[in-house]
Amino acid sequence: MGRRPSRDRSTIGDVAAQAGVSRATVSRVMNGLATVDPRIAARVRATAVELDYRPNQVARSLALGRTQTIGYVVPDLTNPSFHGGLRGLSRAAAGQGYRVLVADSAEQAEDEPLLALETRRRCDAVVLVAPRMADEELARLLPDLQPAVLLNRRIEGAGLPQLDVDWASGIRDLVRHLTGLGHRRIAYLQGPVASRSNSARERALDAAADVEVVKIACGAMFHDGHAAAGQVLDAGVTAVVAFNDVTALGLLGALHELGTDVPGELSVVGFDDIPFAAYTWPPLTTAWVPQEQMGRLAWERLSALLTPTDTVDVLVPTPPVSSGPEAATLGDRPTSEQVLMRPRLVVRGSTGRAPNRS
Amino acid sequence: MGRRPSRDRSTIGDVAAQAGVSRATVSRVMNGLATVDPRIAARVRATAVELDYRPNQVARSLALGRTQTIGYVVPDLTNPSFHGGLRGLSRAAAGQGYRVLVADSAEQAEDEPLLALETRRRCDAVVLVAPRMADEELARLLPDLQPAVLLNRRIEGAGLPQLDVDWASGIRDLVRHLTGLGHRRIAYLQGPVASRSNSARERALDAAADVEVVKIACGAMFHDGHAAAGQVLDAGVTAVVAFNDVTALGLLGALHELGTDVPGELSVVGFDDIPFAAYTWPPLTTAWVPQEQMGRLAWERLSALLTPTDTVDVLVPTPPVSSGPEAATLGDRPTSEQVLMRPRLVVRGSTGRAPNRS
DNA sequence: TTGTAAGCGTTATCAA
DNA sequence: TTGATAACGCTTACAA
Repeated sequence: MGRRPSRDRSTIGDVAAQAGVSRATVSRVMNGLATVDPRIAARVRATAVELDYRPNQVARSLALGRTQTIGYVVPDLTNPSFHGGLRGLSRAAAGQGYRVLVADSAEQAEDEPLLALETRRRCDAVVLVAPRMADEELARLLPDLQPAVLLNRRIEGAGLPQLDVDWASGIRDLVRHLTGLGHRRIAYLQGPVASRSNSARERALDAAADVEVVKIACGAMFHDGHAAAGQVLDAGVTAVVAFNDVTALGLLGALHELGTDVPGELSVVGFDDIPFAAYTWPPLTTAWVPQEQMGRLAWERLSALLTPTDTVDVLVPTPPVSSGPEAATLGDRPTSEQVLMRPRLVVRGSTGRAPNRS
Repeated sequence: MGRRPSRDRSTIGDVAAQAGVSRATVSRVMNGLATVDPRIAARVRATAVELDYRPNQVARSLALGRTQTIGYVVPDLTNPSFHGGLRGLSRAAAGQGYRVLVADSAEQAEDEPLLALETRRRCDAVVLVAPRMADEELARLLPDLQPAVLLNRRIEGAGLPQLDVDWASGIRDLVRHLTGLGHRRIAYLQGPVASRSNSARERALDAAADVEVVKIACGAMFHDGHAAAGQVLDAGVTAVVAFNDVTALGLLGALHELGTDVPGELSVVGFDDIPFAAYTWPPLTTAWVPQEQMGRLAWERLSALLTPTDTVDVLVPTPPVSSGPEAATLGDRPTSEQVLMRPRLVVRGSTGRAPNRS
């Protein structure tokens, strides 16, 4: 009587025996296959309820050859800039009965490859966010991860979809905004040294005209931005481009403590447009990145890879880069395309005209 | 009959054949069992590398009867207050080879039970964070979820570990801090109506002496706090207790926009002590909640439940129940104990003496 | 020390 | 429409 302890749940065999049918029939009923006599189906369903039967997902996965789970591997789930992608991915995947298994390497870049591999072995596919992994390591890893999508980064010759942000475009917009306000000497708070998107930002800054850029070593966390305030003030600049919103807000906090007027004395911009950026004081000028849309897109690519429409997935070389309005599709081979998402400048209160310096 | 996964991974059988041994031996080698001839072991390992063999985790899980995965079910991963628990849980679980599968119900409270069940079926256990689920529904759900741990909430008569926060104690500390500063009429920004921890906070406020409390309907997100600013100013109070840090910061943003001086005209406190809270202007006075420690604790309880009872005493001694300033234990049965974590008042710049009102 | 074989709980093929 | 039965890939008594 009563429910069986969870240690030994009833199996499809129990239901079959109790209902006086075969396991195959129970399976058909549970999966809604129409080829079952309605009266038998009803009886099976009743017994299933009676025995509190739930199909074992692991056994199911083994038999089906798929887990209905996809992995999202991320360096730090705490970072708000990764939330959008996860959200978009989860929502889209849920629509087709897929779950997302989040794996967080807790910023231990060195065990990211292993983490990704392990995650992959439990899932049907993987979305990899690995901003700091070395190119060679990434290239070595990716073949073993497929089907997979690379998010927020791209790499040449890795036959898989890559959804990247046009970091340079975002930086250019921000810098243009600042130069338009008369800023001629600005500081850049560098992200983690190994970060590819930081390199992309720096290259864009190096190419910027009409403005002198002072680079300051920083990081990706609140306290990094906070700690950089002194150097920023010493740099004799009128504006700061922070690696991302988080460091921008850390900096903003420190500037308040030091009594610096933002944007009166110093303008500050971030990158990402995390939700909080709109609620700080002053609200943060930044570059919005369509992460949620990218998460959705990641699912679409994955979904295509998981659906055995055509079996000829030979590794194809990555096509050349081009550009476009919001999203530009590069190349024509669906299994290895690069998509570049362009950020959008969001002007808020943390930027203003450059002060007159005497 | 199951079919081979899309990628033709080599199986244990392939390795066995190629190495000229049985699958059992390969299994033993892969699991580091010492009872294998070193030379054979070496040969097997070489073949495994050669064939690029990786054990199929799903098959392994089925055979072992465990997935080495535990689920973390949260209403909204975007909310920073859930990050600490996840972090503590992941770190602790990783130490014993367990992964955490995060499932986010995206605030759709109505499908939380189903989500939790589905997650549980893919995992060996579950940590449930469900602040808004009705008691009856929760009571109905929990038996089917075991082994499980309830986080940030407790419920009577549910034979499982419950790690809760002493919300009332946190509120009392905050209120005492405010009354100590001369505040006699304060506003409370209510959390989601269904939230149990909101009810706990309200009860503590109702019981507070020396202070009049004006309750204002709000929510749990930035924009909720932001939108409540008007009502707060109309309420004729000198201080505000927000449901959590997120709403407190939303409110702070709005107050800045409206030119209200914090804490000169109005003091503001939050709850949780999310990382942001230290970097706003003014930095937020709040009640720190030891979420990371709670995550670790959740793992310890789960770990005990997952380890066969008879070996627990020998192999994994259950950590002594902590009591005292930080944690107080209610109840005595190890599988159903309630642990209450006490928040700690963190005084920062957002609170000050009540203004003189004439 | 190694191998044989029986599971683990499903699904899918194929014959009845 | 239904039921045997053979997978799925791995682990683990039990034998040898």
